[in-house]
Amino acid sequence: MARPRSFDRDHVLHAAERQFRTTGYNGTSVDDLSAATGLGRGSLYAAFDGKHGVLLQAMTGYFARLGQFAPQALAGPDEGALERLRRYLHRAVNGVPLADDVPPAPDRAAAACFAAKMALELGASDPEVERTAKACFSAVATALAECVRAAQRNGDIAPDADPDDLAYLLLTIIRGIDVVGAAGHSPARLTSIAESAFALLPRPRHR
Amino acid sequence: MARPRSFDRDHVLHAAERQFRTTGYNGTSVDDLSAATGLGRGSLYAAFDGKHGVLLQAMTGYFARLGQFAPQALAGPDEGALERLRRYLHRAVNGVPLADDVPPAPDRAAAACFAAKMALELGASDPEVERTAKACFSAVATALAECVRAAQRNGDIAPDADPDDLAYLLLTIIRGIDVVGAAGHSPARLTSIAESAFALLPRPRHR
DNA sequence: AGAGTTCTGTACTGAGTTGTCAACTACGGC
DNA sequence: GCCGTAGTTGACAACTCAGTACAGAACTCT
Repeated sequence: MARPRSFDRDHVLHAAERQFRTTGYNGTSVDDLSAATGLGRGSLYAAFDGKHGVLLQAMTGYFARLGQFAPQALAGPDEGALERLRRYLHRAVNGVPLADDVPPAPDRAAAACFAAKMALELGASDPEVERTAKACFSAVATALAECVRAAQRNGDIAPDADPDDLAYLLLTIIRGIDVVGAAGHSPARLTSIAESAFALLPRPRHR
Repeated sequence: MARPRSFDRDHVLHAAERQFRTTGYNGTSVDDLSAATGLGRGSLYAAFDGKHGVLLQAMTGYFARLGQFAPQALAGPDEGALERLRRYLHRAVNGVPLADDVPPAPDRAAAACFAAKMALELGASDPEVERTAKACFSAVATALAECVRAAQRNGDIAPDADPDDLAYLLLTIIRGIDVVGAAGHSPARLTSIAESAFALLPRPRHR
């Protein structure tokens, strides 16, 4: 018995995420957010509790998407596990897309992982941001570890390698590619890094 | 025949760097800089051309320190090259120190590489920052590659590995450790990542 | 010791920022 | 068709910020 919302919550959070990823948190004003989302100032405060609220909810949405995407991209039959790891590594070269159907931003610094950007910018001064970012990373690491185990079952990765350690190393490399890319290194260089990382995965002895 | 400066330029730039690394560029006001450096507003503008000038010169100083430190930490006799690589990897766990004699900031997000933080925050919107960050990374990669070559000469790394590719991979891992650390993962986790990375270096066949 | 030049710090300005508020609008039940 | 509820809007006030200008202080060379 009241007026319904005239905007789509997820659509607004996507637009906000894109803005935050492009100009950073402190580099984004509420007016910028308002322009990016099409919502008025008041609505932003009423629905999301202002700039900081928008950030937290956008990050939560990002976490939810990641928690769905990573396992989906990495799960599957044991035979394809190694190839899925390779593809996931190479996916980092082009950055983390905003949504499944939206290509990553053209400029590389804005294409970096949302959680990583915010963690590095707001870091210790914002425990909630830090916690969400950590959760994002853990989710990806878990999915990677599962895929490593699958590859081990298929005999593509050395059985004595610790899947969790390897997963965190892969996560680190992926996030590192983001950073090196943001500093302006060429896609060719990033591809070469991803390829080197893949080549170094511990294979079973001989064949 | 005029009044000399009453401050030490490098000291001021160090203080500014610490401030930028702690609160980010857009999160730092000129007043913050003034308080951190002890300089008045006027002096900051006269000597460094304002906030942006301070940033660029602080980054240049960082680059100079890195260009000196990395080769120094990685150069040496061929026998110790592999161990030097191991140490350099593990150094990333505690973050990048502000100066040789100053320990890294206690909070992990502020301990991350200055160039990486600024590149990710200002990224594409500031070509000069991007260029300096890229230069920092290239300098480290070059030093790493030299050390890899030394390790190869000593038979500790597979001779068919491309030293440049390996160097960039190591750089990526080091920067990735920064990011994973900034998200709040424990030093133990970071150490484990560094150890895994080292263990995966391509060794010569057999022994 | 004096004069000139450079450094230093504070006060000021205009632009931009955040968070709030009151009026307005639209929709669903009665 | 009216009314209450909740969403929306634009404007407003307080504040912060970057950058400038000016006046005073300090030092060196003569």
